[in-house]
Amino acid sequence: MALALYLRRLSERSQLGDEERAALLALPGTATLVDVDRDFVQIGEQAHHACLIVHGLVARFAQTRNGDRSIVALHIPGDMADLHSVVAPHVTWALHALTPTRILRIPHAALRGLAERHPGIAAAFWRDCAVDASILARWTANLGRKDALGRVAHLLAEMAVRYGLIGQRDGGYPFPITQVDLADAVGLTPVHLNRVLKRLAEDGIAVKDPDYVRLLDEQRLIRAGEFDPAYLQPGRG
Amino acid sequence: MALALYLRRLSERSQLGDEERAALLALPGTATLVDVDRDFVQIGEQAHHACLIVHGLVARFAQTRNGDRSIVALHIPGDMADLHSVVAPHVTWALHALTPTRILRIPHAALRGLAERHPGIAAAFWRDCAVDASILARWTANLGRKDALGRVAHLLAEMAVRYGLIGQRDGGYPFPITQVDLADAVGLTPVHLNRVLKRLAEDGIAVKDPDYVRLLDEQRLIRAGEFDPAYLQPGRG
DNA sequence: CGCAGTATTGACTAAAGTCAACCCTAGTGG
DNA sequence: CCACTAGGGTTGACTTTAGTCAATACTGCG
Repeated sequence: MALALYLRRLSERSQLGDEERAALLALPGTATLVDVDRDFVQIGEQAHHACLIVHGLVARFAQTRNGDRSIVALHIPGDMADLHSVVAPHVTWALHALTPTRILRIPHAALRGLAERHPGIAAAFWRDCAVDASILARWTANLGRKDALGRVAHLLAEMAVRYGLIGQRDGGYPFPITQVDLADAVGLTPVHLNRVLKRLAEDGIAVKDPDYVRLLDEQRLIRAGEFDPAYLQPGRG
Repeated sequence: MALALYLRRLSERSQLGDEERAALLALPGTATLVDVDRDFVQIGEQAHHACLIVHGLVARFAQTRNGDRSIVALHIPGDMADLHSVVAPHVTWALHALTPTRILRIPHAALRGLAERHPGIAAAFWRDCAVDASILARWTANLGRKDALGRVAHLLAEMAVRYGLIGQRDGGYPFPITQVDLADAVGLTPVHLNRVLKRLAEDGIAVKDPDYVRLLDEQRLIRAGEFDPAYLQPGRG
C-alpha cells in the first residue's frame, strides 16, 4: 500500500509511536496515474495536495520566466515530492513525470491536521523536507565545483543509494531517464553527457542503459564522484 | 533585540498568535561574536544549537572528502542559518563567518519544545526551512543553466531583495564578501568573476565595491539574471 | 615602510557547447 | 508483415566560454 511506503521512509529517520503510525496510514488520498511527459503540478499554482510517488520517476523543474527549464530534483517511489508545499503552497516549480507514474495525492489539510495533532509527525515531515534540502545543497555544490564526469558519477552514485533504500538495487538499479533529461539534471548538454557516459562505460565504471544503470565498479564510481552518502542521512535519528 | 529580528522574519510568512509571539521572544540563547574567517559550526559535528545571524555575513559550505569547499548558501542578519539542524543534527556542511559576525546560539531543545507546544510555531519553522530550500533549488537551477553573467546578476538581484526585506537597502546594499568567496558561490573562478563584475560595472548595471553593491540599473540587472523573486516567497501566508 | 590579502589584467589552454549528420529502435499504419 | 517515422542516442568538426598561469597593482594595517 502506498502510505505504508511513505511510513517506511519516515521511520528510517524518525521514531513514531503506534498511534502516530496508525494516523499516518489513515491519511486520505487519491491514487492517480500520470502519463509520461506530463506536468502534474504546474508553476504558478496554489497547491492543495502533496504528491507521494508510488511508482515511476518524477523530475522537479525550476523555470525562469524565459521558459528555460532545469531539473533541480529527481523523485523515486517513496518520495513525497512536494511535501514542502504544505507550508509553501505557492508553487515555483513543476512536477513532471519522466515515465508513466502512479502517485497518491494527499490533501494539505489532512497533512496539516496530522502535524498539528502529532508533534512527532510534524517533526518527521519537517525532517523529510530537511533531507530534501540537503540533497539540493549537495547538487548545488556539485554543479558549482565538479567537472562533467564528477557530476554524472555523483548523481549515479546518489541514485544507487536512494534506490537501495527502497530495495530496488542489486548490481544496478532501474533508472528510466533519457539522456536529455539526465543532461538537464547535471547541467550539461545532451551531447556532452553522452560522451561522459561513454567514458564511464569504457572505463568499466558504470553503464547507463535506457532504463537501467549497471554498476560495474562502485568503488571507482564513488571516487570519481567524490561521493559521501552522509548528506542523505540514511538511518539517523 | 535579536529574537525580535527573527520574529519579524517569521511573521512575514506566518501568522502567529500573541502567545506564540511571546513564547518565541522568551527563547533562551547565547550571544556570541565570531571572528572573521572562522567556522563556527563544523562538518561532522552533532549540532545542539541553531544559529541566528544578528549582524554580519555567513556562508554555508559544503565539503567533499577531498577538502574542496563550495558555498551553497549565504546568510544575512535575521536568518536562522541552520534551523534545519533541529531535525537533522548530523552536520554535513559548515557555517563560516565572512565578516566579524554576531550570532545568537539557541538550544535545539528549546526550539523543539516550542515547536511541540505550539503547532503554529512548528509550521513557521518548517516554512522557514522550506524557503531556505527554495533558494537552494534556485541556485541549483542557476548553476545548471545560466552563464557566468546570468549567475552573478541573479545572485546580486537576490541579495538586493533579501537585504531589502531587512530594511538594509536603498540605492544598493551592504555586501561585504570578497571576490574569491563570491566566485565560490556562483561556481566561477575568481579571475572570471572579476571580468564579469567589470562588465556589469561597464554596462552601468551594478558595481560591486569591496563591501557594498551599488545598483545602477535594477531593471537590467533583473533581466540579465532572469530574476523572479517569487521563489523567495516574500510576504505569503 | 613593507607585508599580506585582495583585485586586476593579459596570454594561453582546456572543457564544454554548438551544429550537423547519421544510426538505431520501437511503434504506427498501410 | 513490412515500410515509414519519430524520438532517442552517437559521433565528428568546430566554436565559445571559462579556467589556468603569471605578472602587476592596490589597500589597509602592523
